[in-house]
Amino acid sequence: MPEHESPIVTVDIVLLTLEDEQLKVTLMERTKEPFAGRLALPGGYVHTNTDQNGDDAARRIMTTKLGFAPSHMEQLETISGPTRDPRGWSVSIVYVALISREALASHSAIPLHLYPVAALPELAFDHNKIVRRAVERLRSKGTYSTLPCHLLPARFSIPQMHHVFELVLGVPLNRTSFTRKVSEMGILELAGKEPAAGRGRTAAQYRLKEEVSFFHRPLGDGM
Amino acid sequence: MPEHESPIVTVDIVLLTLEDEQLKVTLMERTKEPFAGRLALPGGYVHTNTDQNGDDAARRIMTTKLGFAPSHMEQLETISGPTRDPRGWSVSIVYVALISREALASHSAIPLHLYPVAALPELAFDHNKIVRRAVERLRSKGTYSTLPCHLLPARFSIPQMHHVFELVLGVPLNRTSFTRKVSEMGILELAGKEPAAGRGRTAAQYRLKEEVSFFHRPLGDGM
DNA sequence: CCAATAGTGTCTGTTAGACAGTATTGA
DNA sequence: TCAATACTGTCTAACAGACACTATTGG
Repeated sequence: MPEHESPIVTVDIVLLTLEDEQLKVTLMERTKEPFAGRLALPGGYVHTNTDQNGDDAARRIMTTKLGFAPSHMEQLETISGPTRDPRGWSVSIVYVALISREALASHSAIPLHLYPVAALPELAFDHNKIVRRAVERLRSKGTYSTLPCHLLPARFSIPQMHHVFELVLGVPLNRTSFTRKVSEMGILELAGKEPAAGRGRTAAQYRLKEEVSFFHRPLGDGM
Repeated sequence: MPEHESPIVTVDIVLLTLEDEQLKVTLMERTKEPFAGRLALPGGYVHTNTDQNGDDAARRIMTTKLGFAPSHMEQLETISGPTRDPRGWSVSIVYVALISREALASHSAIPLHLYPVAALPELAFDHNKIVRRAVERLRSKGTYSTLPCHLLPARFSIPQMHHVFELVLGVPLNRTSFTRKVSEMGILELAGKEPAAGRGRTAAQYRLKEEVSFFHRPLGDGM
């Protein structure tokens, strides 16, 4: 009865991490047409014979292509249209995944290629636009949630967290206010001590409380 | 090459409005299997021969099933899985649309059925869950954006806006602070005067400035 | 002891909440 | 003139920003 073909359905993953004080995204060189030889987001078809849902497909693709499942992953948006993929009318369910550079290095069996999101070459499909939107979302959520914490290792100090928020939001954040707010808000729990850092006093280590991942008021915006 | 069938791809629309001091959702009785006779969100297949993208499909479905395109519509999320639709592995791109009760009454050619979101019967597919998520999103965005304004007519007063935000967020909001913040924030522009209301002083009428639809800081949360 | 970084106390300016006052409308 | 609603001024409490001071570490 439907007078139309079924669309192609794929999942694409924007895996972000911090390296050299920059947000970077994981890209892979395409080995097949279309866009063979071009850099692209890791992605693949939804497998209706095995995947239980989109999240499941995203995890499978991460594991297959990157060698691990990320600590944090959430759906960004779904992009679709007749011309974005030369193979036909396509639907791409896009996920944003965040991971610390350390976890990425230790978990991944496959050597990954990271590119600064601020200076990307021309990517396959509409992947430049997708990366831009993912970064916008991260920045936007960074003003009222703990999302950027997933760019840090599981255990981290408040100064590290402060630094990551400044990098992600791209504005300086008042150190005193940040520390006070984060401490009083009860979103962190102590996780041992003594990381034996370099110079100066060693910072207390914390871990995100599982239940809480959102602030009541923004952290960014001139703080 | 893909060892899997293509999924079914549909669009579902959560059209919300305010009536009798309550958030209500537009539902339609299904005429066909599966779930014939059950209430469901308006929705339909993506038409790959005509639709230019998901938004376009959503607009087409709105126009066909409800008789008009909504003033505000945004993508909520995409839900998928092998069992949510008995016809097979399905992908549903969900949109949230907001409209004022007045605009709904005047624009819609088709008589619509509104149901309070707080007390829904058992709906077809996973539509109860979808409505719940749409309402969560509206509430959440209501704390830091002007999204709930789209439940008002294009021209509205600050007291009306205050009332809508209280209804959506479910908490009392300080009247003085709300008025002051909204006024000083420069998100509204005067739109004539004299609506000739009932009792008491008549309120000034405003319209949302097009460019700005987000606040820098939340409106809700104990304001 | 010194430099460097972490954490805290306190002052100040800004902003939200409370509340009372003024303004404008219909009855 | 009165009741009802819209708006505004002002006081106060809470909180963010600035900054200095203490604490802890390595050299």
